[in-house]
Amino acid sequence: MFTKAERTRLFIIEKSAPIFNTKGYAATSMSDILAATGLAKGGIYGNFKNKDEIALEAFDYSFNKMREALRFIIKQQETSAGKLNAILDFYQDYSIKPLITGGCPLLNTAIDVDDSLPLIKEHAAKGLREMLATLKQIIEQGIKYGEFSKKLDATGEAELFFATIEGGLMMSKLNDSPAILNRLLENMKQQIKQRYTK
Amino acid sequence: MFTKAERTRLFIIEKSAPIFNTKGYAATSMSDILAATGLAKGGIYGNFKNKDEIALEAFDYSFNKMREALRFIIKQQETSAGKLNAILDFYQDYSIKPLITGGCPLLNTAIDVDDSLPLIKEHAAKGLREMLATLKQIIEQGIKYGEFSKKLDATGEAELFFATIEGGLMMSKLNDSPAILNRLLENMKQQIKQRYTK
DNA sequence: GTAAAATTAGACCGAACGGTTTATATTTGT
DNA sequence: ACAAATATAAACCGTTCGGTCTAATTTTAC
Repeated sequence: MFTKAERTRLFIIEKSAPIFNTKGYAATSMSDILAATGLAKGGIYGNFKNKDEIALEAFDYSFNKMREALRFIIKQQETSAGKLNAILDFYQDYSIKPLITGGCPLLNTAIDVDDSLPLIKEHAAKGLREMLATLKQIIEQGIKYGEFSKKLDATGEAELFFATIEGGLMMSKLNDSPAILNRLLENMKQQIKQRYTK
Repeated sequence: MFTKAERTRLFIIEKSAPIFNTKGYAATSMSDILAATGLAKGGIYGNFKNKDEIALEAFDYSFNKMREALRFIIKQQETSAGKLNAILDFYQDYSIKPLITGGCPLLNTAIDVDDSLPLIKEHAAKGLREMLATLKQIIEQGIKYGEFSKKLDATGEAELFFATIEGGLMMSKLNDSPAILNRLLENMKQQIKQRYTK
């Protein structure tokens, strides 16, 4: 069972995460968080020591939600190609239908935080490493079991895979249209079918 | 000849652009700009009506600098493959040696501005369209003159090309290492050599 | 039921925010 | 040389910022 304080903490994070993910750290004010939660200042500051702590936990919350969603769809597939395609499907229309309002927390945080928020940046960097490691492992499995070519560079392909998604997200968001992202996802699928296997 | 006011405007933009590109719109304060320029408030507000106007012109300045740098290196090359490779070379180590301090203004602005700064967003969106159009045209030329395969989808490849660069920039910046970006650039070069021609 | 925990409401703090004004001084261009 | 343009210095404006505090109230957990 959760204590009241724990429940309130989670509630605050749930309400804050989409705001930070949309507006960024500097543009998100405590009064935004008060309004979104409907709590009084005491209710917030009784559970968090400051804005930084909320922002950090909000990132962790958002990233964790992404991680779990991806983990779920990955384990549904048996083959490596199946897993990669499922990930690409996950990002279909993501720029207009994101899991967390505001888009990809990793991309947003990477650009939002400069070196003035080193802790949040480190959490995001760790998230990126984890993401790339997961993709790499899927590709290595594919190579190991003869699904993909032995010549394939797992590290490089994982990086290309994720760069394409994140770059596509940025472009589609800026362009207010999921078309670019969706074309890129389709392009990647073709490459998995053709380039990965030969 | 430039009037004094015009020179001062340019001076203010030159000093402000790297700050906006590093910290983002909300985190950049007028006092940051005062400090960077060494001017008094009157010197700033006599030349710009508000912070928004400076931010907008700072983006235009930064993007224009990128545009001209790329235009220069593109026209140095005769072949389409040469042009694309030259662009990739331009981004080598870009995460640690950017043309404008803070990284790619297009990427930074796309993520920094939500819908609360529609004018800046529109300028960035226009910049993106221009960038993609340039890449598309290079690829189409390559197809036209038999350098690249007729099966190549110029629009899709232009998008993939730029998504890779921008995604790579984000990852390298977050990871405090140009390695990921540089590997992606090398990967793209290989793809141009192999996939574009067959 | 009751003591402890949590939350409210709002006053309050100093600092920083973007921006204006004014009177003075300096540059500029001719 | 001189008038116009430009910039300084600093006071000032109202607002918002993140954050603290207190006294009263509500909710929780046993």
